[in-house]
Amino acid sequence: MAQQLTRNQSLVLDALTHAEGPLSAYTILDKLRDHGFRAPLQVYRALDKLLEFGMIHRLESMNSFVACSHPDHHHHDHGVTAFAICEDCGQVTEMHDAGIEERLSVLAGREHFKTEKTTIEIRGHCQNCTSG
Amino acid sequence: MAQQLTRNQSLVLDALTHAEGPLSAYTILDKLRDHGFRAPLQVYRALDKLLEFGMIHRLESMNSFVACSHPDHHHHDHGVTAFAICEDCGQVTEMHDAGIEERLSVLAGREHFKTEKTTIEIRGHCQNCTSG
DNA sequence: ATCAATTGCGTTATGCTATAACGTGTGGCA
DNA sequence: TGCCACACGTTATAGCATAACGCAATTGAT
Repeated sequence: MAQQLTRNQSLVLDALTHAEGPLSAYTILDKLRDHGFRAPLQVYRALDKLLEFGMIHRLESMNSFVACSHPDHHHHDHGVTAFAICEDCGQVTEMHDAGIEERLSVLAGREHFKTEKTTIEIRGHCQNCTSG
Repeated sequence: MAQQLTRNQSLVLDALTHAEGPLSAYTILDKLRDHGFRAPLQVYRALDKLLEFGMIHRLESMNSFVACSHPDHHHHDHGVTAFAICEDCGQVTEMHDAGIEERLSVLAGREHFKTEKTTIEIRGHCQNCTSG
């Protein structure tokens, strides 16, 4: 069941998995130069596939990428994802909530809008950075 | 009460108000060349102010901007905004829903996360483009 | 009135993000 | 064997955003 990844895809996924927070494509490129990466497209192509497989997420509000925090059940098993992004430490928390999905579904339905992909990103400050 | 805009800010706001859909900063620049605009910063500086005034919104998922559809009550009077973005015709619908705000508030609270700004963008197909 | 602080403006240069377009190599398979 | 699909590598280019500089106009306190 687990998707068989190519070498480039594995390298990019590893970089994201081991990172503290989200990484931009060019940051990934720099991290992988020692492994033979030389051009942005090598990263973007791998990212596209990993997104397709549901193994990583793209954070639209900061043009960067994170490994999915539910590595067990890939493939878009989980519905809408909301991200809490700390502007101080960069930490990203992945959240799921049926209530939100329900409300979004109602909103879209009211407009007769056919949803393909939903982005929810909350910018703010995480517990650690607030308590200090 | 209405914010007094500078010439550049007015021009940018007009461009967005009269546009069919969202515009990128560089598209705005091109539209305003006849009015003396020559550099991206002229656009970005105006956009920053208009965002600050709550007169326009930034669509993170497409790096572009739209005029707020509630021009009456500026200044962030309305809470969280969700955008339905049609991938066929580019039309953007602005939506508000207390239920979503409530759920997001609960989610954030559960993580002890202090929310500064929330982005909700739904990509898909609008009624017109679906029915055809 | 004047000085200082703020704000907007214009320009040049630069950096970051993403994709187009081309060709190569490999593995599966009729 | 010939075809197809796919991943890959490379070069070039397009699209998005900001840094850093200096000037001009405004405000507002003294």
